[in-house]
Amino acid sequence: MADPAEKPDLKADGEGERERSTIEFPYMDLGDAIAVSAAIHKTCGSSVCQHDQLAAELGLSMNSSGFRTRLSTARTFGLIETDRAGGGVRLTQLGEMIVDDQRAREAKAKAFLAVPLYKAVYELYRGKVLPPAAAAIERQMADLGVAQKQTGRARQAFERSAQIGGYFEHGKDRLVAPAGLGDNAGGTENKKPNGGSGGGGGGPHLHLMVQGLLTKLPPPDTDWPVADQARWLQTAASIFGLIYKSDGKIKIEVEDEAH
DNA sequence: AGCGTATCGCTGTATCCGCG
DNA sequence: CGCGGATACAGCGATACGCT
Repeated sequence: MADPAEKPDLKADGEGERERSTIEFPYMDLGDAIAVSAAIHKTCGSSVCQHDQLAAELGLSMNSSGFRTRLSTARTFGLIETDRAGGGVRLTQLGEMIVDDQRAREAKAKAFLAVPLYKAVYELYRGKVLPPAAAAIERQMADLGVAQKQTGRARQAFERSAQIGGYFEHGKDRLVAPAGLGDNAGGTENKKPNGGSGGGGGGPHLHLMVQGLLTKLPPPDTDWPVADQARWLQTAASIFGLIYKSDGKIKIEVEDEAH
Protein backbone atom coordinates (compact mmCIF):
# COMPACT_ATOMS: atom_id res chain seq x y z
CA MET A 1 0.00 0.00 0.00
CA ALA A 2 1.14 3.52 -0.65
CA ASP A 3 2.57 5.57 2.15
CA PRO A 4 -0.40 7.23 3.75
CA ALA A 5 1.71 10.30 4.43
CA GLU A 6 1.97 10.90 0.71
CA LYS A 7 -1.73 10.85 0.06
CA PRO A 8 -3.19 14.19 -0.87
CA ASP A 9 -4.42 16.02 2.17
CA LEU A 10 -8.04 15.30 2.87
CA LYS A 11 -10.09 18.26 3.87
CA ALA A 12 -10.49 17.93 7.58
CA ASP A 13 -12.85 20.85 7.82
CA GLY A 14 -15.53 19.25 5.67
CA GLU A 15 -15.26 21.94 3.00
CA GLY A 16 -14.13 19.60 0.25
CA GLU A 17 -15.86 19.65 -3.10
CA ARG A 18 -17.09 16.14 -2.48
CA GLU A 19 -18.11 15.75 1.10
CA ARG A 20 -18.26 12.22 2.46
CA SER A 21 -20.65 11.26 5.17
CA THR A 22 -19.06 10.19 8.43
CA ILE A 23 -22.02 8.06 9.46
CA GLU A 24 -23.33 5.07 7.53
CA PHE A 25 -26.78 5.15 5.94
CA PRO A 26 -28.51 3.46 2.98
CA TYR A 27 -29.48 5.22 -0.23
CA MET A 28 -32.57 3.08 -0.66
CA ASP A 29 -35.12 1.96 1.88
CA LEU A 30 -35.71 -1.15 3.91
CA GLY A 31 -38.15 -2.44 1.31
CA ASP A 32 -35.41 -2.57 -1.31
CA ALA A 33 -33.10 -4.33 1.13
CA ILE A 34 -35.79 -6.92 1.85
CA ALA A 35 -36.31 -7.42 -1.89
CA VAL A 36 -32.61 -8.21 -2.27
CA SER A 37 -32.76 -10.64 0.66
CA ALA A 38 -35.82 -12.33 -0.81
CA ALA A 39 -34.08 -12.68 -4.17
CA ILE A 40 -31.02 -14.26 -2.54
CA HIS A 41 -33.22 -16.56 -0.49
CA LYS A 42 -35.17 -17.61 -3.55
CA THR A 43 -32.14 -18.14 -5.77
CA CYS A 44 -29.46 -19.45 -3.45
CA GLY A 45 -31.04 -20.08 -0.06
CA SER A 46 -28.46 -19.56 2.64
CA SER A 47 -25.43 -20.25 0.46
CA VAL A 48 -23.32 -17.72 -1.43
CA CYS A 49 -25.18 -16.12 -4.32
CA GLN A 50 -23.25 -14.95 -7.37
CA HIS A 51 -23.84 -11.37 -8.50
CA ASP A 52 -25.05 -12.39 -11.95
CA GLN A 53 -27.60 -14.81 -10.48
CA LEU A 54 -28.89 -12.19 -8.10
CA ALA A 55 -29.01 -9.44 -10.74
CA ALA A 56 -31.01 -11.69 -13.03
CA GLU A 57 -33.45 -12.47 -10.23
CA LEU A 58 -33.87 -8.76 -9.51
CA GLY A 59 -34.24 -7.96 -13.20
CA LEU A 60 -31.26 -5.62 -13.17
CA SER A 61 -27.97 -5.47 -14.99
CA MET A 62 -25.08 -6.72 -12.85
CA ASN A 63 -23.00 -3.59 -13.47
CA SER A 64 -25.84 -1.14 -13.06
CA SER A 65 -25.70 1.31 -10.23
CA GLY A 66 -29.17 0.27 -9.21
CA PHE A 67 -27.96 -3.22 -8.52
CA ARG A 68 -24.93 -2.01 -6.62
CA THR A 69 -26.89 0.50 -4.61
CA ARG A 70 -29.40 -2.18 -3.63
CA LEU A 71 -26.58 -4.48 -2.50
CA SER A 72 -25.06 -1.68 -0.52
CA THR A 73 -28.44 -0.88 1.04
CA ALA A 74 -29.04 -4.48 2.07
CA ARG A 75 -25.55 -4.66 3.54
CA THR A 76 -26.11 -1.46 5.52
CA PHE A 77 -29.28 -2.94 7.00
CA GLY A 78 -27.23 -5.97 8.02
CA LEU A 79 -29.23 -8.33 5.83
CA ILE A 80 -26.42 -9.50 3.58
CA GLU A 81 -22.65 -9.80 3.68
CA THR A 82 -20.17 -9.88 0.85
CA ASP A 83 -18.23 -13.10 0.45
CA ARG A 84 -14.97 -12.19 -1.22
CA ALA A 85 -13.75 -15.76 -1.35
CA GLY A 86 -16.95 -16.96 -2.95
CA GLY A 87 -17.20 -13.91 -5.16
CA GLY A 88 -20.77 -13.17 -4.22
CA VAL A 89 -23.09 -12.30 -1.38
CA ARG A 90 -24.96 -14.29 1.23
CA LEU A 91 -27.72 -13.70 3.75
CA THR A 92 -26.75 -12.88 7.31
CA GLN A 93 -28.65 -14.33 10.25
CA LEU A 94 -30.85 -11.26 10.19
CA GLY A 95 -31.31 -11.61 6.43
CA GLU A 96 -32.55 -15.15 6.84
CA MET A 97 -34.84 -13.97 9.59
CA ILE A 98 -36.39 -11.24 7.47
CA VAL A 99 -37.45 -13.64 4.71
CA ASP A 100 -39.12 -15.85 7.30
CA ASP A 101 -42.77 -14.72 7.62
CA GLN A 102 -42.86 -15.84 11.26
CA ARG A 103 -39.96 -13.60 12.26
CA ALA A 104 -40.07 -10.89 9.59
CA ARG A 105 -41.64 -8.26 11.84
CA GLU A 106 -38.94 -8.55 14.48
CA ALA A 107 -36.23 -8.70 11.83
CA LYS A 108 -37.48 -5.53 10.12
CA ALA A 109 -37.33 -3.64 13.41
CA LYS A 110 -33.81 -4.92 14.05
CA ALA A 111 -32.67 -4.15 10.52
CA PHE A 112 -33.86 -0.57 10.92
CA LEU A 113 -31.67 -0.09 13.98
CA ALA A 114 -28.74 -1.83 12.33
CA VAL A 115 -28.22 1.40 10.37
CA PRO A 116 -25.96 3.67 12.43
CA LEU A 117 -27.73 6.84 11.29
CA TYR A 118 -31.20 5.49 11.99
CA LYS A 119 -30.12 4.20 15.38
CA ALA A 120 -28.69 7.60 16.26
CA VAL A 121 -31.91 9.37 15.20
CA TYR A 122 -33.98 6.81 17.09
CA GLU A 123 -31.90 7.39 20.22
CA LEU A 124 -32.37 11.14 19.87
CA TYR A 125 -36.12 11.08 19.36
CA ARG A 126 -37.13 7.99 21.32
CA GLY A 127 -40.37 8.87 23.06
CA LYS A 128 -40.31 12.42 21.74
CA VAL A 129 -42.19 14.09 18.91
CA LEU A 130 -40.27 14.30 15.66
CA PRO A 131 -39.78 17.80 14.24
CA PRO A 132 -42.64 18.52 11.85
CA ALA A 133 -40.38 20.19 9.31
CA ALA A 134 -38.38 17.87 7.08
CA ALA A 135 -35.59 20.43 7.13
CA ALA A 136 -35.20 20.05 10.88
CA ILE A 137 -34.66 16.28 10.59
CA GLU A 138 -32.29 16.83 7.70
CA ARG A 139 -30.26 19.32 9.74
CA GLN A 140 -30.11 16.80 12.58
CA MET A 141 -28.87 14.19 10.13
CA ALA A 142 -26.20 16.58 8.90
CA ASP A 143 -25.10 17.11 12.49
CA LEU A 144 -24.84 13.35 12.89
CA GLY A 145 -22.45 13.15 9.94
CA VAL A 146 -24.53 12.92 6.76
CA ALA A 147 -23.09 14.88 3.84
CA GLN A 148 -25.05 18.09 3.38
CA LYS A 149 -26.18 17.25 -0.13
CA GLN A 150 -27.35 13.81 0.94
CA THR A 151 -29.59 14.82 3.83
CA GLY A 152 -32.71 14.91 1.66
CA ARG A 153 -32.10 11.48 0.27
CA ALA A 154 -31.18 10.14 3.70
CA ARG A 155 -34.39 11.52 5.23
CA GLN A 156 -36.62 10.04 2.55
CA ALA A 157 -35.07 6.60 2.90
CA PHE A 158 -35.28 6.98 6.67
CA GLU A 159 -39.01 7.75 6.66
CA ARG A 160 -39.89 4.91 4.31
CA SER A 161 -37.72 2.50 6.27
CA ALA A 162 -39.25 3.56 9.57
CA GLN A 163 -42.68 2.93 8.08
CA ILE A 164 -41.69 -0.54 6.85
CA GLY A 165 -39.89 -1.32 10.08
CA GLY A 166 -43.03 -0.54 12.06
CA TYR A 167 -41.64 2.51 13.85
CA PHE A 168 -44.52 4.75 12.76
CA GLU A 169 -47.26 2.52 14.17
CA HIS A 170 -48.12 5.27 16.67
CA GLY A 171 -48.19 7.98 14.03
CA LYS A 172 -45.62 9.53 11.73
CA ASP A 173 -44.74 12.20 14.26
CA ARG A 174 -42.96 9.87 16.66
CA LEU A 175 -40.59 6.94 16.48
CA VAL A 176 -41.73 4.01 18.57
CA ALA A 177 -40.24 0.54 18.49
CA PRO A 178 -42.85 -2.03 17.45
CA ALA A 179 -44.68 -3.58 20.40
CA GLY A 180 -42.98 -6.61 21.89
CA LEU A 181 -39.52 -5.55 20.78
CA GLY A 182 -38.82 -2.76 23.20
CA ASP A 183 -35.27 -1.54 23.68
CA ASN A 184 -33.77 -4.78 22.47
CA ALA A 185 -34.84 -4.06 18.95
CA GLY A 186 -31.32 -3.01 18.11
CA GLY A 187 -30.01 -6.48 18.63
CA THR A 188 -26.37 -7.10 19.27
CA GLU A 189 -25.39 -9.89 16.94
CA ASN A 190 -27.31 -8.87 13.86
CA LYS A 191 -24.45 -7.01 12.28
CA LYS A 192 -21.53 -8.05 10.17
CA PRO A 193 -19.20 -10.64 11.66
CA ASN A 194 -16.33 -8.20 11.97
CA GLY A 195 -18.27 -5.81 14.11
CA GLY A 196 -17.66 -2.94 11.74
CA SER A 197 -19.66 0.09 12.66
CA GLY A 198 -22.30 -1.79 14.56
CA GLY A 199 -21.68 -0.07 17.83
CA GLY A 200 -21.69 -2.99 20.21
CA GLY A 201 -18.71 -2.01 22.30
CA GLY A 202 -18.50 0.22 25.31
CA GLY A 203 -20.03 0.04 28.72
CA PRO A 204 -23.75 0.07 29.21
CA HIS A 205 -23.53 3.46 30.92
CA LEU A 206 -22.30 5.12 27.74
CA HIS A 207 -24.73 6.73 25.34
CA LEU A 208 -25.22 4.51 22.29
CA MET A 209 -23.92 7.20 19.97
CA VAL A 210 -20.72 7.40 22.02
CA GLN A 211 -20.42 3.61 21.94
CA GLY A 212 -20.74 3.73 18.17
CA LEU A 213 -18.11 6.43 18.03
CA LEU A 214 -15.68 4.36 20.09
CA THR A 215 -16.00 1.39 17.76
CA LYS A 216 -14.63 3.62 15.00
CA LEU A 217 -11.31 4.00 16.82
CA PRO A 218 -8.51 2.02 15.17
CA PRO A 219 -6.42 -0.29 17.37
CA PRO A 220 -3.25 1.10 19.01
CA ASP A 221 0.00 1.16 16.98
CA THR A 222 -1.80 1.40 13.66
CA ASP A 223 -1.43 4.21 11.14
CA TRP A 224 -4.20 6.73 11.52
CA PRO A 225 -3.88 9.72 9.19
CA VAL A 226 -4.34 13.01 10.97
CA ALA A 227 -7.12 13.99 8.56
CA ASP A 228 -9.07 10.92 9.63
CA GLN A 229 -8.38 11.73 13.27
CA ALA A 230 -9.76 15.21 12.67
CA ARG A 231 -12.88 13.75 11.07
CA TRP A 232 -13.38 11.46 14.05
CA LEU A 233 -12.93 14.34 16.47
CA GLN A 234 -15.34 16.49 14.47
CA THR A 235 -17.94 13.73 14.59
CA ALA A 236 -17.35 13.38 18.33
CA ALA A 237 -17.83 17.13 18.74
CA SER A 238 -21.14 16.94 16.84
CA ILE A 239 -22.36 14.08 19.01
CA PHE A 240 -21.34 15.85 22.22
CA GLY A 241 -23.25 18.88 21.03
CA LEU A 242 -26.33 16.72 20.61
CA ILE A 243 -26.25 14.71 23.80
CA TYR A 244 -24.72 17.17 26.27
CA LYS A 245 -25.73 20.65 27.29
CA SER A 246 -22.90 22.90 26.19
CA ASP A 247 -22.29 26.59 25.69
CA GLY A 248 -20.38 26.77 22.43
CA LYS A 249 -19.06 25.05 19.34
CA ILE A 250 -15.83 23.03 18.98
CA LYS A 251 -13.61 23.63 15.99
CA ILE A 252 -11.14 20.90 14.93
CA GLU A 253 -8.13 21.96 12.86
CA VAL A 254 -5.31 20.01 11.24
CA GLU A 255 -1.89 21.60 11.55
CA ASP A 256 0.52 20.92 8.71
CA GLU A 257 3.55 19.10 10.11
CA ALA A 258 5.59 19.01 6.87
CA HIS A 259 7.87 21.95 7.75
C1' DA B 1 13.61 -16.04 1.50
C1' DG B 2 11.78 -12.16 3.57
C1' DC B 3 10.40 -7.52 3.51
C1' DG B 4 8.89 -3.19 1.64
C1' DT B 5 6.80 -0.66 -2.14
C1' DA B 6 4.02 0.14 -6.25
C1' DT B 7 0.17 -0.94 -8.97
C1' DC B 8 -4.30 -2.71 -10.05
C1' DG B 9 -8.95 -3.94 -9.38
C1' DC B 10 -12.96 -4.10 -6.56
C1' DT B 11 -16.26 -2.00 -3.68
C1' DG B 12 -18.70 1.68 -1.69
C1' DT B 13 -20.35 6.33 -2.08
C1' DA B 14 -21.41 11.18 -3.94
C1' DT B 15 -23.37 13.64 -7.51
C1' DC B 16 -25.62 14.37 -11.81
C1' DC B 17 -29.28 13.62 -15.01
C1' DG B 18 -33.39 11.92 -17.24
C1' DC B 19 -38.00 10.24 -16.73
C1' DG B 20 -42.68 9.90 -14.92
C1' DC C 1 -40.75 17.42 -7.63
C1' DG C 2 -39.36 12.93 -6.47
C1' DC C 3 -37.31 8.75 -7.80
C1' DG C 4 -34.17 5.72 -9.89
C1' DG C 5 -30.30 4.91 -12.91
C1' DA C 6 -25.65 6.38 -14.70
C1' DT C 7 -21.28 8.15 -13.99
C1' DA C 8 -17.36 9.63 -11.46
C1' DC C 9 -14.55 9.51 -7.51
C1' DA C 10 -12.12 7.67 -3.39
C1' DG C 11 -10.48 4.11 -0.24
C1' DC C 12 -8.87 -0.38 0.65
C1' DG C 13 -7.12 -4.94 -0.08
C1' DA C 14 -4.71 -8.17 -2.97
C1' DT C 15 -0.97 -9.08 -5.69
C1' DA C 16 3.15 -8.35 -8.33
C1' DC C 17 7.70 -6.75 -8.28
C1' DG C 18 12.20 -5.24 -6.71
C1' DC C 19 15.65 -4.84 -3.22
C1' DT C 20 18.43 -6.56 0.63
